[in-house]
Amino acid sequence: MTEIQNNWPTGIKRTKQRESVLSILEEAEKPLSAMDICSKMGKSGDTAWLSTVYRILELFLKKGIVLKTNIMNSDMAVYELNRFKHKHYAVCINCHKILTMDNCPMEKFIPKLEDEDFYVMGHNLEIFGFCKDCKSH
Amino acid sequence: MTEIQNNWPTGIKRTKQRESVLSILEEAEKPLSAMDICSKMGKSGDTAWLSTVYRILELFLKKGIVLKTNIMNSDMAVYELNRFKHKHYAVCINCHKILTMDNCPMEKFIPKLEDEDFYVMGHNLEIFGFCKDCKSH
DNA sequence: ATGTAAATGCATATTATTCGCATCTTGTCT
DNA sequence: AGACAAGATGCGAATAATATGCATTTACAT
Repeated sequence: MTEIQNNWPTGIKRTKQRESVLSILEEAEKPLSAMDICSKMGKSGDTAWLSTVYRILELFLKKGIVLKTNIMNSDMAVYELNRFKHKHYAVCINCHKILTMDNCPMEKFIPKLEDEDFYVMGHNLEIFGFCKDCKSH
Repeated sequence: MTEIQNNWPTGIKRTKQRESVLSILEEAEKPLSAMDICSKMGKSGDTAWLSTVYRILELFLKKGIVLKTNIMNSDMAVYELNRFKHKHYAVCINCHKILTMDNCPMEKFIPKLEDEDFYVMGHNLEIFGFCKDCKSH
């Protein structure tokens, strides 16, 4: 029995599919697309229709449980658990490898914005370029 | 005769449609979607098929003339002229108003990343929250 | 245990974006 | 200037991600 199953978010009906999506996101080390999640579910025995996964992700998004991003403006959104700590990614233009950045350059910047008539709820930052392996073309 | 028409980018065949897309982007104060551009073309007399606009934007993107972004993970990409100076946006969650940020918090941060086996080509930063008018719900 | 509101399975719709191909333009070479 | 080749556009149709509708099933409060 995982921690998730003990701390089920309040106000959300508990179903096999939702538990499964949540634990897949828990274990993921990088953001996953709806289809990624769907196929991972297939492997672990539980299955869910793709549209159901979308509906679950939409719910989780509204509840603030997951974050949705469009990495490198690809045509597919990816989702990750909202761990309530900053995490940003550096994406390699060539091999699409995703590196995680540990510190956030925004921390000192955001408060300044607050003075300027904008109440900041969050931000996305994406760095793109070439990773170590792809540096030399 | 506008400045654009005098400084046409090299290596790109000059057509009515391309000139039109470029001057619409020149005059735009915020990023535009392909459809936005298409309808603006209709108004100014020139017209172009939507697929043509997409093809033009794709070309401009490859040539580094425009930047493509997905604001607030909407399902529609928006394009803006690459003015070769940093510009980031703060997007209001409620009314989707877009505020332009003049300074970039990344400037001091990026060189640090360079040391860490990643060659940075560029970045996207998006701040979301509530603007002045929407602050009080 | 039962009833009800809500979730899922499944198929089908929607929407942004891309592709194919015939026709038309642009820029080049003479 | 005229003609040609490379490439651009018009237009329609294809693709792919995501959303929706509805009948059936499930979770949970009573």
